[in-house]
Amino acid sequence: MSPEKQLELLKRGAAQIISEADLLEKLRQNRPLNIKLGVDPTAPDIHLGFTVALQKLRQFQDLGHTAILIIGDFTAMIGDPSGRSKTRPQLTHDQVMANARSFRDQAFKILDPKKTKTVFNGEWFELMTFEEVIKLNSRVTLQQMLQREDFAKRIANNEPVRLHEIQYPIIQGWDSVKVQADVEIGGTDQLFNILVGRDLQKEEGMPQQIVFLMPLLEGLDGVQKMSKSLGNYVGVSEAPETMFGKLMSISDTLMARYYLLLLGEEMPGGHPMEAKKQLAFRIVERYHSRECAQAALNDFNTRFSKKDLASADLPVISLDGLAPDIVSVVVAAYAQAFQITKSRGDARRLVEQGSVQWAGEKITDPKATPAFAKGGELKLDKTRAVRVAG
RNA sequence: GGGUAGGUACCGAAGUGGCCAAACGGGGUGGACUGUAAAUCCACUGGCUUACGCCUUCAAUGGUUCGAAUCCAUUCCUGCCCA
Repeated sequence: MSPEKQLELLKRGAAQIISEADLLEKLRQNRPLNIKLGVDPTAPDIHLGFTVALQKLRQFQDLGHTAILIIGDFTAMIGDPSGRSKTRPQLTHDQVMANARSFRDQAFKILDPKKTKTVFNGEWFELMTFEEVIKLNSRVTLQQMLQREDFAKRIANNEPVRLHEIQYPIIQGWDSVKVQADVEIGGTDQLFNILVGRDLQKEEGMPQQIVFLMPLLEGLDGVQKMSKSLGNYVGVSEAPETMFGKLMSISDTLMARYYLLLLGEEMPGGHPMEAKKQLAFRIVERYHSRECAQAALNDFNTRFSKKDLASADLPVISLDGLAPDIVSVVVAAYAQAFQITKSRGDARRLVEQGSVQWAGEKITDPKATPAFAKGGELKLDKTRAVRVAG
């Protein structure tokens, strides 16, 4: 494919490219470019937000370029305590490696393994001497670092910024030098870090990498960016029904964003709910299978559109050894079926407020001891219901 | 090192001896209405309890007091100013 055509394709969905002219120049060299994407294996799950960048990387692969997936095992072990006083738990090397493995498996749902080089940045950072670290630091000024928005903001808010945090851009930048990146992909929040990579490459007398920024995907709340810690994410390895359900709960405005960023197309007209089912279907299909997507859609229709719990496929709980009152059963249901710890107070509240239904009937008396017939359905809250073993 | 301001529940933030499990706002959850949408309205939001109430909490420890988030001492942590 001609360089111009490639650029045309790659530009689609990108938030910012620095610069297009330079990228075109590289594409014209007619060789596989090194496309870098850094990941931080602090959590083992990939969510849809990260797939935006991964999909772009895949596109580069399809055009014949080489994906370089950098696993930040070194940085993950240091632990980044950004975000006020909360110190992130420092991970052991074993945890990081386990996360990295699971990360790679998930990433390969999108990437082409044959055209992907995975590298760990511990490979070079663990070998650096303190002298080399100091030298590396001497190339960047404090003022440059402080220009970064989140540092500036934290300083303005009188929040601490620790010295090692301002090394992150340098660390990430040095990765670019080590892997000889031609292009680095990242979210728009990565602009600064990627630019540092350019600076360091220039100092090393290397060609500078292209900054390739993808928009940040908002999480399920529609406001903040999708992240694990905010709990507003959809993981690519979540169960089909969960994934489908989460996607169905998003707002219409957010749906338009998801169409654009995840499917790369405009939201179709017609009833918004149909469009949303389409979206949920296609995403489940992408990460599971067509059959799973169909099953999730059917399940959704049964449970929510037709409100027919009786024929829905629900997790099964056992009542053995439980007190017969509704509160105890609800607590046990959350624990057994969803691994959620509910206090008895919470469970009682759900009952009193009319959320809990047994066999289609609301039960609002916390002392109630309905006869739990085997095979019956117990609705817990908006999205969760269970079936009694039998 | 010196000075100074602080550390309250998921977050922000009031409270400065009893009326404090702790105002208010955000967030979250449930209900009504819906399309598991948005908007709106209502309720709930430390644990145990049907309830009376009991228990654990306001950085930590120790103390004063009939009684402490509030007063005192020590310690830990953070910001700001000076060096």
